Amino acid sequence: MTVVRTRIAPSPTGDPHVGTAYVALFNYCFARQHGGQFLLRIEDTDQVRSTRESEAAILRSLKWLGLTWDEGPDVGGPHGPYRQSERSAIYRAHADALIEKGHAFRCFCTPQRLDEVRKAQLAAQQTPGYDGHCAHLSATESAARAAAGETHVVRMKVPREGVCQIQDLLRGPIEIEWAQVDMQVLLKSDGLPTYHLANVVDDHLMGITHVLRGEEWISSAPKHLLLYGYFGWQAPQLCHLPLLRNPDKSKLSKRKNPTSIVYYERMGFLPEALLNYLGMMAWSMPDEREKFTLEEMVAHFDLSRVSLGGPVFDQAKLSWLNGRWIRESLTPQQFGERVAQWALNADYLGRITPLVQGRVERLSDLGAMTSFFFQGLIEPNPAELTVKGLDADGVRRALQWVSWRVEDTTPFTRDTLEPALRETAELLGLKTKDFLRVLFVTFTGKPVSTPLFETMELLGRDLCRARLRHAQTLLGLMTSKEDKKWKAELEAAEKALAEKKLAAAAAAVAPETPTL
RNA sequence: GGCCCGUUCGUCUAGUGGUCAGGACACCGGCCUCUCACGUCGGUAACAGGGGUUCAAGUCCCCUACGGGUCACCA
Repeated sequence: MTVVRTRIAPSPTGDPHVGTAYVALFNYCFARQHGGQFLLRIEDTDQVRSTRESEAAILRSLKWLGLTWDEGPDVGGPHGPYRQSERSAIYRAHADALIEKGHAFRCFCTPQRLDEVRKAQLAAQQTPGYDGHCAHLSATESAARAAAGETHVVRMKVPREGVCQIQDLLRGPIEIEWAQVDMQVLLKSDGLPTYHLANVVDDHLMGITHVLRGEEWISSAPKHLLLYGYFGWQAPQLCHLPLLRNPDKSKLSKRKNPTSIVYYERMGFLPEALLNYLGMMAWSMPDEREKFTLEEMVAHFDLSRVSLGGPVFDQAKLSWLNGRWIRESLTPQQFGERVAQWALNADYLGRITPLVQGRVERLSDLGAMTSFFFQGLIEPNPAELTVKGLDADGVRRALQWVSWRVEDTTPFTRDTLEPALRETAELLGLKTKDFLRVLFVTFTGKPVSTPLFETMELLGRDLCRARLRHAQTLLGLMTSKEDKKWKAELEAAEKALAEKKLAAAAAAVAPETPTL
């Protein structure tokens, strides 16, 4: 019997997500329990969205949780490189092999044509999908056009009839008609593979035997199985785990729930408690005990104990569990050490004290003046969440504009935040001072405190996001109608501001022109 | 909308044909106690609905409803 090998394959396109940790945990436990290996691979084939910062943050967060891998971009291994952006040649060769065998073809269609086709299909109430336009180009024409440098993608061929049967470790057989499967792009016009190609090639080359992944992948499983078949490889066992959910049951998302592992770290959750909580999402110990370590989970892990209903990620129960870990598993000394590690450390304190030195009269003023640096969510007085010159809805809209800025401002530093938020004030047609006041209240709970931009940087994006969202909740969360409306209004304001600046620049130049 | 997956207390779950449907979080009440928290005792609360199969269905099958996912040159 071959050794079990599993993997987690995060895409470095954002904050470290608890869902990634959840899937990683199950893959880790499954591999360990069978005496196998668990590896980490970075799926950074999306050149536009992938960043090294995100990759580093994801590795850091998974390690913080106590998850380790036998092979990965940081530790190496015999099947590297473990970063897909460094494996382009491999995918290209495999795509070529598929073209040669007639399982894939070059597609020279323009995005515009694809768009038109899709619209027509939608109008005719058909399932949108590639119409096969380039599938029957002759090999010589295809090769010639590619050689001439014409931009193209590579698509896989898909049977038009019959059904694909997927054997899911948890769900048994799942049948999907081939007619439902699109002729997926395998190689993008930038020469990099899509997930579907890269994932299959790498899982095979890296000897992955079992793929435990989110339920969201079920519908694309036929493509993957088909590719394994085209290559003549044995496919790994597939197992689709239920998705973590928001309280409203939708797929866990940043918009509705904190999803970043860093948020939980900054909120003061213990890594062992968070990991423990993720372990009780869709899974339970045979004896139903709720508190358990990673080692205990590995020892008792059993895929058949995974339940299929999507579990709601419940902050309240996580907090309760975290409390248990704090009071049951830490000595007083260890507790002190954890607190120090968390925020009472020289680094954090050393960045805070300079902000208050000029504002204190006695050292004892420190506590009250900096309390919000050591809190999770704060309770601002709703009566203070106002802006001079704006009505209630105006404030709500302003906070939402800020929320978009908080997401878009990268890196999240004093120097990037200041211009971004000053501009937001300008877009709102407000005096910076009047506008910023509500942000002081939002982030620190008080209308006056340490300098806003430095404070935001120190709190970090995750805590700022949470406090902002909390303030928005107090005032009434944005409706989806408002979402669209406010977004459009923001774009209009940005456009107007850009034009105004352009005009001002032109006016500044104009006087130079001779008036003879 | 097409296709696919799912459905036990509000939430996380136990349950694999015979249980008074159990536990936990949250909530409510009692006790403990210098306050609070912890702890402890107790309470409210669920098999989505309808058909089958069976001596017997939360457990098996079908239909309906509801929820979710997916339909990209993103993963």
